This record gives sequence, structure tokens and C-alpha cells, in this order.
Amino acid sequence: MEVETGGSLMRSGQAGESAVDAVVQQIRDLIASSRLKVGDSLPTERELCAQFNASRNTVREAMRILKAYGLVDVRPKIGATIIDNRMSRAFELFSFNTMELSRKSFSDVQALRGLLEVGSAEILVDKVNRSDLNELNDINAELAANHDLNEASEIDYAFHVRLVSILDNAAILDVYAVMKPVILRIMQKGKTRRTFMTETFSEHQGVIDALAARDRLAFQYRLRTHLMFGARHFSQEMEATA
Amino acid sequence: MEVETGGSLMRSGQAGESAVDAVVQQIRDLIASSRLKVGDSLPTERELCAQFNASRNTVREAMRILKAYGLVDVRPKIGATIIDNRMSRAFELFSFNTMELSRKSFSDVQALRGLLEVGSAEILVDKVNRSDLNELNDINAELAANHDLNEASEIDYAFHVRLVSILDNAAILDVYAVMKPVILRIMQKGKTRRTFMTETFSEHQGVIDALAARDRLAFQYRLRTHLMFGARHFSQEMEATA
DNA sequence: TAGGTATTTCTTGGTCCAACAAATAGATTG
DNA sequence: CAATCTATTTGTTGGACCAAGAAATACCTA
Repeated sequence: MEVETGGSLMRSGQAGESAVDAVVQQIRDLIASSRLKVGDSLPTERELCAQFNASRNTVREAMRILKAYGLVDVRPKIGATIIDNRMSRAFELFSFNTMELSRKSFSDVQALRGLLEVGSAEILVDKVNRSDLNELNDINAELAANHDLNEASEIDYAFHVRLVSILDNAAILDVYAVMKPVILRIMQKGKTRRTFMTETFSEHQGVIDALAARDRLAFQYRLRTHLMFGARHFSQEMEATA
Repeated sequence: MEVETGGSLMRSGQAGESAVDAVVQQIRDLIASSRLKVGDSLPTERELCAQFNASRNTVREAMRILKAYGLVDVRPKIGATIIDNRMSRAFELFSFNTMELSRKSFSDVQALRGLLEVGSAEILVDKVNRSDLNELNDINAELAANHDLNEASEIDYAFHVRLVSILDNAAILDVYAVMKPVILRIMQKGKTRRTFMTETFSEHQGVIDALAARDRLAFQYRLRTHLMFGARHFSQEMEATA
């Protein structure tokens, strides 16, 4: 078994701990000892240099690690603030080697979308507000404009992301970010049919209307139908090319 | 809507892309275009500097990111070799005990689990077979044995994964794999209460029974209750420490 | 004079450069 | 074959400058 070398998450003071890893550990300790929470600020880079007797480049490399792990957000002039994007990072890491574009992946992703979008109807009709509806309308209006296949798919995707964003659930948004490539492929497949764009537009419109009326059943029916049509087109396409 | 700033995994050439992010992307492109595989070596830092017209610090910060993501392993004199530790990195993300997972992360994940597990009731009672039930029973029986907190949480997690595995949906299983560290933490929190293990056992048993009887409503009710209890314990815990 | 606006200053992260230290693969030498 | 030497490569440091933006200041108008 390969021993974990160069690990920046190295536990307590290892022998061959590099200066950068030491600074990472010290910043972690600082966060813990100072009881820093999400939203709090870290000292400036130069202050950290002085505090840890490290050069600025070393501190910066340590910060890069913390940024990569989704623990801090660094902005010029603002400084480093503590965040917790670890879930997003985990999904991003995972997205590299998962979700290959097999037929089963497509149907699995569609099923997952169905569970999330249709299943959250109750919460959606409860939480949806005026600006949500406005933005959904805007996105859908954009869909009606002339776009090529890829642009239209992006807009279609944006519509569904905006829909689930009403839930205010970061985990679900992360899931959608991971599935994005697959979802786009599904949509592109479906859009090869000529009438697709107008169909999508009117189906989306029906979803929005049901949402505006806070009609859960209509919302579920229309959204489920919408998703199933996409799946059906896709199946036909796949069978034709298989 | 908040735009993803400072993201080192930023997709194709954004406007405000930093030099480091650009190098990260270029190195990834290099790996892809050169068909480099695990075990192959990257050019030296200085060669990358020349190739990308970037300073050595910039290249090094880019390397730190790639290291943090488990994509390369850098050793003095050896240079950078391509590895694939992304999966283990994803899990290590949550080994930062210095900072507690944010409360919202917990509730988001619980809500997502609810949508998936409770929402798929109809499919579950339809697809479940004898061996599914047997294995769920076996896992739950294991839960009744004496285990420490971590072991019990692992078993609890395995139960729910086995449950959704009935759906035969790889995308959902991937989602559970990524969320595993968070789910485990949720369960560990809940298990601080003394009676938790027996409660979990009987609640699981009720879920299995409903599933065996193909009673969708009972299944949903019991599973929802089960998940909500976990959430409630967690909320109490969080409020106590807040 | 008061209030708002334009300007200036100064802090801070982003990038680059040059140098040296430490480690070590590969060549050299005994 | 083994010890040693050398050259290369990463690790670290200190310094410098830039651009962006926040804070302080000066200015202008009503």
C-alpha cells in the first residue's frame, strides 16, 4: 500500500512535514482555537507570514490548498473568509470519473431528476415566490429565441436548475452540477426533433403556470410528462443508433 | 445569483480567470491531449513555466491545486507524476475536524435523502424482491449487535444504501457515495443518545416490514418518521452546542 | 454650512523574479 | 561493485511591482 506522501491533510507533526503543510496545519489550528465559523475572516497573508514565520509564497501555497478543499474563499482586497464548500468539491472530484455517457446513465439521471423535481413539488409550490416565477419566465422566454442546439440545451438546463434552486438546497444544486454534462446530452438528443424547442417552451410554460397557481398536482403532472417526453425521444434516438 | 468565484475547477476560459487557474486548465489539457495516464510524468516546473509563459510561483500554485485534488504526486527531483487519488481526497475533505460541518449542509443532505428514499417508495415496493429483504434484514440484525458509534453508523449507512440500491440506479448510488461522510456524521450525531441504536433498529424493521408487505403508504410514513427523528436529534445537538 | 461626490491614498491579493537549500537520480571514480 | 560526486529538480525565502478596491480625504454644490 502506497504510503500517503505529500499529503496536505497530513495529521499531526509528521517527520517530513513540509513548510507548506505546516502552515496548513497552523491555519487549521488557528481556525479551531479562535472558534472561527463560516463567514469569519482570516488574517491577511502578510499577517499569517509573520505569525507562522513563513514566506508569503509558502502561505499562499497553503491558502491554495485550503481553497482547493473549499474551506476558504479568497478575494483580492477582501482577504480570506471561511466557507464550507466541501460538499461541492467532493462532487466535483467525483464528477471526473463517474457518470460515463452510457444509455443506463441517461435513464438513471432522468430517474434521479424525476425524483428530485417531481418529488419536491410540495415544497416548491410552498416556497416559490414572485421573483422565482419571473426568472423562470425570463429563462423560458430566452428559450423561445433562436438558438443553436447547444445554447438551447444550456437554457433548458438553466431552467431546471432555477426550478430546483427554489428549494434552497446546496446539495441538490451540487448534484445538478455534476449531472450537467449528462443532462445536456439528454437535452441535445431530444432537440434533434424539429418541433422540440416549441414543445419544450410550452411544457415549461405549463410548469410555471402550475407553480404560479400553487397547484401541486398539475405541477407534478406537467413536469412528469415533460421529463418523460425527453426520455422517450432519447430512447428512440438511442435505439436508432444502437 | 452568486457567481462561482475563485473556482479552480472553473470550466472553459472565463473572463476573470486568474493566471493560476489558466495554468491548471492548461495542465489538464496537456494531460488530456498527450494521453497521459496514471504513472506518467509531467514536464518539470520550469518546462511548464516556459510552455505556458507563467512564472514558477504560478505554476507551483497550480500544482498545489492539482495535488490537493489528488491528480498529481510531486516529489523532489522526481517531478510530478500523474495519480488518481480523487476518491480518497473526496473523503478526506471531511476529515477536517477543526471545522464542524455547517448546519445547513446537514439539513440539505437530510432533505435530499428524504426526496430520494421516501420519494422512490412506489418504485421500491414494486421492484423489491426476496433477496433485497433478506439483505436488509441481515444488515439491520448486525445493527443490533454491540458496536461502537462509528461502526453502528457505518451499518446504518449501509442499510440506507442497500435500500436505494433496489432502484438499480447508479447515479443515485454515486450521490450516496459522495455524501457518505456527511451522512455518517449525521448518524454519529444522532447516536449520542443512549437509546438510539435500538430505536434505529426498530424503525428500520418497520421500514422492512412495510416494504415486504408492499405497503407504500406505511413505508413512506415510517421512513419519513425515521429520517425526521434523525434530523430532530441533530437539531437538538446543534442548538445545544451553538 | 451640510451633504454628497470625486479623488487620492493605502491596503491586499496576484504575479513575477532571483537566489539558495535540500534531496536525489545518474554519472564518475576508486 | 560500492562510495562519491555532480547536476538537476523541487522546496523555500525575500523582495518587488501591479491592479483592484476599500477607506480616507478633498472638493464642489446647494
